[in-house]
Amino acid sequence: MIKPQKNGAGLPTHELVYRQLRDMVLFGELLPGQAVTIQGLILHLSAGMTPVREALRRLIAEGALEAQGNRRISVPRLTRANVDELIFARQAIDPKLVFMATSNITKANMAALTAEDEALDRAIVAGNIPGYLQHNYRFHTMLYDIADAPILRSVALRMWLRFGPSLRVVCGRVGTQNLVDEHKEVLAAMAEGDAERAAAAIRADVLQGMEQVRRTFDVSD
Amino acid sequence: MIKPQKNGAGLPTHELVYRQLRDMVLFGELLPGQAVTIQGLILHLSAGMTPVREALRRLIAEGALEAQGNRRISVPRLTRANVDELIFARQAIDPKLVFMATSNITKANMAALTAEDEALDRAIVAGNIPGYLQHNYRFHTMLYDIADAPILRSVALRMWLRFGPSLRVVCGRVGTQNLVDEHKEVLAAMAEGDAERAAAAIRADVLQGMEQVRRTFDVSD
DNA sequence: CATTTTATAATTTGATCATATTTTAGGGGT
DNA sequence: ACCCCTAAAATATGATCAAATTATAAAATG
Repeated sequence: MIKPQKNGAGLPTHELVYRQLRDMVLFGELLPGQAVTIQGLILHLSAGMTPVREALRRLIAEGALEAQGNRRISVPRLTRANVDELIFARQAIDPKLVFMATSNITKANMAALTAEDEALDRAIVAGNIPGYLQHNYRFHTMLYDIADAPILRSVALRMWLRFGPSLRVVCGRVGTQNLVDEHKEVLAAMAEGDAERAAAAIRADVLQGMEQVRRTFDVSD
Repeated sequence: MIKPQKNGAGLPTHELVYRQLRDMVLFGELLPGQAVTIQGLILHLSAGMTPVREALRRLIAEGALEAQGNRRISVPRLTRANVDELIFARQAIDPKLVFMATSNITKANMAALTAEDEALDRAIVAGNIPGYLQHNYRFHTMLYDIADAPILRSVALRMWLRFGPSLRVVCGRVGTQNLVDEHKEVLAAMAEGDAERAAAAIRADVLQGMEQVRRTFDVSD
């Protein structure tokens, strides 16, 4: 007699495991270099073997985790060169997505974006690092969704999975007070329908955030 | 007594299954819209269920396959908007990779690139479509490898997985005779160490190839 | 004699398979 | 058209085999 599956939500187990692990990578519960074992996840998430394996293959393909070759899996450690690649890719993709999003903006999603940015501000003054990470992520991914460009969106999301753990480290060092964002300028430009200006503003925001990551590398290494 | 696995090569089964399926997507054995079933692959590749599932999750994460939601998996059908996204992404990424590759060029890999391009030419005059697809892919991926930028490389490879099946369709319609490439110009510029010119040449090549894909869409849809 | 190196055993972890359960699609029947 | 029923395909589990790391002991070197 084998126990049936039937998890709480209507989603398959491999999807649930994927989302939990992805959030752990994005919001800093897993640090760069940390090992991830299949057995550990089976115990910790009380899931079966196959769904855990599927979720891991997916996360490895997305760059959130790394197969070390000897059957071991870990959270990737970014090199200085990797950070440069991420800066280039985000500078190329993010402005395009915001440019496209400006054409599709509605009252409803403009209100949602504003609300998210205000929650972000509150997290900053409160020194709430997980809150900062989550609201910042949500703000950017909402822009990606509005752009309605699934391929470019998937590229941008992959980049977030790559620098997520390092961003957590950066915030831990510099604190939320020293983090600035150009989101107000992005929202103002989008409200006017000025796609060019919105794209330029998000480029500045991306560059500012990524340079912070790069700076942290220069001191540590 | 259960039979052990021990596949021929030293690679795990899920990796072998992944590579076979990836090549089927890239070189046109699977057409856009075609359904892919787990059971079918188990029979066709004589592999177990878990490795097949892992390979599929990976290919879905890479955009080579698509989960339709109702537990079905198929080869994605590109929309006109998707093609525009791919054109933008490749124009942004490929020239950067070639620019970087120019700094790392050696006699050995320059010779390998030239040999690959000559094999490509032979496939064109012979009207050998699978040969054209494979050598063209190899030429570009060699450039990615030389650039030594793993993140940008992974983004570029993902784009190939997206338009692979459609490229196969395009070649079937226009024939290899009408395909042009700017590879000679790329190689000449790289040999001189002129990274700027090499990047411009690859941009022209990418644009030319992608426009062909776009054009085919305009007649069919 | 202490320390490092090497070889071997034990334990942990990963990879694969066979089977049970659940869900979806498709085919009569009303 | 709608609804039940059947068949097939997908999902999830536990068991089993293989491989790798760690721990342990032996040997060699200084």
